[in-house]
Amino acid sequence: MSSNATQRRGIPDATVTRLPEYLRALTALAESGTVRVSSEELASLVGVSSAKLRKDLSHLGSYGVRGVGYDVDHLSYQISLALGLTHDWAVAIIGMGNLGRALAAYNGFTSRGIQVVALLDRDPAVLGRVVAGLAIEPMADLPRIARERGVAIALVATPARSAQEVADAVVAAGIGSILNFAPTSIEVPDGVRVRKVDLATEVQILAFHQLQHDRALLSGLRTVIP
Amino acid sequence: MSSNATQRRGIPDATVTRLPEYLRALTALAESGTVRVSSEELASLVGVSSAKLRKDLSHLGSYGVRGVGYDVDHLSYQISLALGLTHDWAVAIIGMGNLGRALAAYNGFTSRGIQVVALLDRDPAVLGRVVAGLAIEPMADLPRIARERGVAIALVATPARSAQEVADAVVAAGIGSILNFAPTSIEVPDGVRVRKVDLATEVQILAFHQLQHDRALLSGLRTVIP
DNA sequence: ACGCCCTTGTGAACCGATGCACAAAGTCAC
DNA sequence: GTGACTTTGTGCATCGGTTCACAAGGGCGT
Repeated sequence: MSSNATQRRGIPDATVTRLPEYLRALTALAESGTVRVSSEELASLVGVSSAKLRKDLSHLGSYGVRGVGYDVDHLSYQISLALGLTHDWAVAIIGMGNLGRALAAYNGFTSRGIQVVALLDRDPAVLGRVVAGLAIEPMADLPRIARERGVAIALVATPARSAQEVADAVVAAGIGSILNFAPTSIEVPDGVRVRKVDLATEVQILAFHQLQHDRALLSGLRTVIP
Repeated sequence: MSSNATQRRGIPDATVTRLPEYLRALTALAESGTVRVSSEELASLVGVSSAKLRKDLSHLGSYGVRGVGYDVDHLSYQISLALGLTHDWAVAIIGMGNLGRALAAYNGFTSRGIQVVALLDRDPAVLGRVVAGLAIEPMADLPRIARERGVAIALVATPARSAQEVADAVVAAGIGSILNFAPTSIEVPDGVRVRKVDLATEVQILAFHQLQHDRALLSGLRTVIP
């Protein structure tokens, strides 16, 4: 193990959620031919404070040069390394409704470390249909598919009522991480990671803040016109 | 203003993000005919600790009964009230690619306080096409549409390169909140609310945690077999 | 009518994340 | 080779959120 920060046990969660954002911004910079970037520039590009950015990066190691900034390529590589994106992750998408098909066709995945290797659905009527170059396969084949193609992450895009059952099948197939798009929470054993993306929830949170804003305006008026 | 908690200024952000989850669980309970629920039951249903749940609810007021629990309908109503979901919010979806169409067809929205009232795209080739019962309209009409239909929230589902331009148009049309699905961060003036949903980022975060898990297993083996 | 029992609501300690401000460190010009 | 300048990396203070543990409070059985 090296000096002080090469791969310190435990990058804070809040930092981990921001690293992909930094990585994306860096990728865009690299594409535009930029070679070096300061914490100030990169931070404003992703919309965080430069102090936060520097502290985040300090958890991976000391890859900047004082008085100069960061080398775009090198920093990209180090973040990719920390996130484990130097090799591709095989993901399976389960549930081929509107959302599942959109996910299958989403090309933000292919760009960085993520490869969709299987599409599955429970409905026999859609089996064999090809979406984004992959044929839809039956749920019964999940264990074999997971094993043969090294699937580590499953995207669950089923209706709420089947999400738990699908999650159980995913766990039984030995897949260790689930990204749950179904509008329900799922139970998994210890040692299985779950994240949740809920579209309606996001809009509702936004509605709340919009309402607060509207109310603040209104009460502002009231104080002016008593 | 009433006693101590009716509508205290400032429900913590972390609480606001969880309220929609509670609301969904309560709705499911109500549908199954449940009348009363304890903090313990509800908490395990959404996967949080009961203490956190109670503290969250305490920010809205005192709607539980000690020794008994919460009335499902009444609590649902109070959360809806706090979130501003007692009336519907009109949302517009911009960008009718795979994701935009999936969002338009998503029926998790209609259920609770959210109504999709417009679909827009910049591409003249898709204008007029009907998706989920709504015709796709041109971006030029956004100001009129926003005004006439009271759009308060826009869902931006365009490619990254057009997201900023679309966001500017959204702000110019007087829409106060944006849910950004494009894989880029956008700049908006003060007083406009933005939330971001990034699918690739979510998978990358999951990949990181999966990697940590794998590494932990591996080093566990090493300590056993030196 | 009384007291037991159960669950809420919350004060206080704890923990992690954020923001501030500056010393450390390296570059570049001369 | 030296000094001035720039930007990083980080110690410290602060803030918000979570957890713990229990007193307050209401229902229900007797």
